[in-house]
Amino acid sequence: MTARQDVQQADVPAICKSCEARQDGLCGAFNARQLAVLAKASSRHEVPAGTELPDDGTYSNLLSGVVKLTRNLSDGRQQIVGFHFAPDFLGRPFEAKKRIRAEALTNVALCSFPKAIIDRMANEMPELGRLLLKHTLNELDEARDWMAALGRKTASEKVASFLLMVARNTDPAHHPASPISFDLPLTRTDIADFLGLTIETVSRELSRLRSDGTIRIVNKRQISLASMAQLEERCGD
Amino acid sequence: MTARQDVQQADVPAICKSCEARQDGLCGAFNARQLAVLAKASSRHEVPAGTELPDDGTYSNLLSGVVKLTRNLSDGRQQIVGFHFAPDFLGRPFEAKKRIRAEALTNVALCSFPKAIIDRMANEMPELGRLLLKHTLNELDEARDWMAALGRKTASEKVASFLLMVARNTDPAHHPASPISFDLPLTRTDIADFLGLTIETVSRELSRLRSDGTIRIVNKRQISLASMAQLEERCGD
DNA sequence: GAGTCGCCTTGATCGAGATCAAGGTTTTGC
DNA sequence: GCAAAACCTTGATCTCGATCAAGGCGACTC
Repeated sequence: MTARQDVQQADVPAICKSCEARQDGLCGAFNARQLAVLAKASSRHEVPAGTELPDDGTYSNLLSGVVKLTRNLSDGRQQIVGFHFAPDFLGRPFEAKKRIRAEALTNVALCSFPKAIIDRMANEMPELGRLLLKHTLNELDEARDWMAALGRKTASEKVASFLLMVARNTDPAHHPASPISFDLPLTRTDIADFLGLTIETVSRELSRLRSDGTIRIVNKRQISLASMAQLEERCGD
Repeated sequence: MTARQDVQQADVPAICKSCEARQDGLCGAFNARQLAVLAKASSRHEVPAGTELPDDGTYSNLLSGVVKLTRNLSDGRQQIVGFHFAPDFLGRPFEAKKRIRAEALTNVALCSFPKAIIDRMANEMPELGRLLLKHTLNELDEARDWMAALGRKTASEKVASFLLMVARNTDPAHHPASPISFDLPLTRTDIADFLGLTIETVSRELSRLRSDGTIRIVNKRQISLASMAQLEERCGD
């Protein structure tokens, strides 16, 4: 990986070192000239956990950390409607009708680009538009999966599905039959707000999965699984 | 409107008469030459209620009728994850990971185009790509609104929100304070599968809204409202 | 190291919505 | 027009997950 980073640095101008090294987010779609333009306009940010990410019209590659998207009802009830894990691409090309807040769940590193530059490039570069569309369609698929979970799964199926989602995002290439452990980047309140449950129910279902032997709870935030396949059986789909 | 239709027919070659007259779906984005190409490749279909719309790689303008999108869990539990009302644009540019079925709820009229033609045009026409992206982002916003409803609203808020959604799609320009009546294009089972409830609960909540005086139930499928504003108060958001 | 605060767990009880059950109404087919 | 089927409503009861309540466990502060 260090070798690859060196090659990248020799081949193309820097956007920001982390972006470039990992070809994060959209960066893989650009040629050397475009990367040079982006490099000048980009800026790197470190954002501490708990910060709201303002919708200031910029686009960003999420280099590390986890971001939650929330929708609130008028009386304060909250629903988490999505997560972004590194190396997702953040930002919205057009205005949203309803307000969705984005907040850093963990410390987050971003590489940001002004909207105008990306939009201009998208106009002269159909490949970029297709990539944005593909990203958005994936988000739509995920949202619909969670609609099915919210509407039709039991509490324990919801919790199992959630753990599986985090595990998959932690290590997308992980073999389903082998053990894995990972940190939950969320409080019980966040998990509840995502699954449409209360914190007590989340806690009880986690305890039940532990006494089942399906999961081990190391440290409140750290979970380890004998296998993802075992959880998949409890997901209902 | 008839006047406008005449102008359109004089200006540009026909895609199919209905598309053209209403500038449905994506047709408003094309110039005369492109419309001519599309016209040759397009075909009009009438699909009876209850038919599954196969994901055959074509794109379609939905000229009339309502389409539901469903996700099923392994044991048959069903969640409706979205609707398409005329004049939506149907079709998916890339492969979906999980299977979502599309089914006509009412009789449906479609104007279909081969995928290859649209994809080629999207490559040489950034405007079209942006339009597709915009459509997809709207779908994403809607999906997230329903996530919030599924996760955090009570049964009566869900039913009120649903009625409001149908009312708005029936007549998008309707004044919120004036009376409106519309047909529900769904059975109670479909409503329940959309709201994550049982048919009995849907039926009871509709009865309650009727005895409240918020709605009138004319004919099981036909609802009339004194005002949309009254329902909005019961939506929770 | 005592006290406070934030977060989590567990138990007891409650209630919204599910399930079970019966009957009514509309549609369909002959 | 009648019978059957599909769909809808309403009532009785049950259950899953919410709510209420108490206490545990770390992480800070002083």
